Amino acid sequence: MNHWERHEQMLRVAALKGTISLRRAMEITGASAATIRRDFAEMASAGAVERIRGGVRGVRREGNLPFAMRQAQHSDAKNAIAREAADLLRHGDVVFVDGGTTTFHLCLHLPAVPLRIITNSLRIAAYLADANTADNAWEVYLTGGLIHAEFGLLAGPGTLHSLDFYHADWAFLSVGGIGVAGLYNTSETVVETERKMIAQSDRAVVLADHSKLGQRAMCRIGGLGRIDRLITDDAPQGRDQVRVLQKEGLKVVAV
Amino acid sequence: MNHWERHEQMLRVAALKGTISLRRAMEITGASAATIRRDFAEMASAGAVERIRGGVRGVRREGNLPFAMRQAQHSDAKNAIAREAADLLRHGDVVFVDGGTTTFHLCLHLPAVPLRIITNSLRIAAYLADANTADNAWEVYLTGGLIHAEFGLLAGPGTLHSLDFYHADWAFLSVGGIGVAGLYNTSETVVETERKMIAQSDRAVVLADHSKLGQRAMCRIGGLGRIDRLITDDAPQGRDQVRVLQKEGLKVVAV
DNA sequence: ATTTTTATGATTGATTTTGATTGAAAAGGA
DNA sequence: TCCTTTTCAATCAAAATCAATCATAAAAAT
Repeated sequence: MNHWERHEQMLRVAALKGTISLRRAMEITGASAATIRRDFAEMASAGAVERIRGGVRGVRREGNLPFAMRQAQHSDAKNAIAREAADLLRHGDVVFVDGGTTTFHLCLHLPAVPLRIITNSLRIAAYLADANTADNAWEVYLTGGLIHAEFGLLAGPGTLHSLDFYHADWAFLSVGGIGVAGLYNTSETVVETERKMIAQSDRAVVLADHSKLGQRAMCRIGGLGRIDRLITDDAPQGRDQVRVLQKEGLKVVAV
Repeated sequence: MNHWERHEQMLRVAALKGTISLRRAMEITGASAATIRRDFAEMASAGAVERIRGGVRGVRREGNLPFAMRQAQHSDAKNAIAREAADLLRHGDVVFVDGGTTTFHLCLHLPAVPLRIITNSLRIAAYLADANTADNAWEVYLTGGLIHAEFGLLAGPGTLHSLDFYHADWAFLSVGGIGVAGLYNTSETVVETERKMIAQSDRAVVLADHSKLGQRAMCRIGGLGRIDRLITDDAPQGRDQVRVLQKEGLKVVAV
């Protein structure tokens, strides 16, 4: 693990927990105490954290949390995408919603018709269960599995087993990258979840803003064959990739 | 556990229960009395708590508590029961925790040893995932299923299917009633979940304060045969029932 | 291929924090 | 009231943490 990977990891924990201790940083990065101390000093002088004895404290700043931050980025595009996706839904549909920022936006735009929503995202579940008070239009289901608190979602074998129990009309996925080679995401366990959602649904819809087009990530979810459509935003930087994907036979909606 | 982690833990308990004793703080943090006293002095001079003999009193400030914790405040009986239950747990144990207020208290007293906790309670999951600060001692698993937002828990066929995937050393249950006729609870779906937890664990432990003794509710969970022990509080009103249950062969711990 | 630069890990001594011990003060019971 | 028990604050030795330094390994430049 190198310099910036360590910083990223440590800042992630610091943002989540408020602080990170030297010992904990050594555990998660595998680096020596001396190195961690230098990292702490760097991050502190960059103003990202505040040095305290035994570790560092995350600087409390608005939009500092990773999730909130990413949610703010491209949020106009994400909202447009989410609205377009929500338009697909009809009375009584059963929907898988993958954990992610774009899919979270989808939940903000869900139509007020009876829906069954199955998600592995704790944030989405919490939001929907809360937003759902009045007319009980939505039934919200959570998959089981191990809680990954830093990402706010469930993943792993328990999650896959849980998904086996369900079949949906739609699967809405947010991915790390999409191109002619297929769909990609960053985490092994998350990729497995998404694969299962695709397999267990009639139609899979990928939600991805233009920054994801043509990108790859560590893990491949699968090819484009089982994907019903891609919903993305209509940005100049993405148009080439959109054409390529359309030529490949994928239905692309650019909003 | 270092300086700020101790403070965080202690303030959490102080906010929840109103006070925290020196002894209890020593148990939670593993630090010596001298250190805890210094911590108390610091927190007091920072205005976070008020010093009282034998411990500190939390400064009452509304709205600084998560919803899940507010409901669980101030119940000596439940806390004593929870502490007794927590004492059963050993390094590496796998534990089912049923959703309920008494079982929520159990989670406040979990020992700082590696545990795997499987719960159908969203509140417990949220609390544990958040409280799991320093050493990642606990892996928290959630069952799947339909969200019952008003109770903050998951239930139904999806939950049962999810539970099929797991087997635990312990199941901790909070029930609506317990008597010679067996265990009772109010909701059909919850009862099914509890039945499954009993079936899928080596030992089932019932947590119930004296008000539940001899009571019944709409749904019967099952007989006492599969129950390893009952932990209850030692109130005069409950002693008759305790004797009856003991005569029936049930191990009863009254604290 | 060799040198230079950079990043890392180990070592050192100074500093801070912690844990045990002590005697004094406070609380509780006979 | 007196005595016992518990709690408290102060003190000191031990342990943990820190910043600085040095040596080594990897990466980059020559």
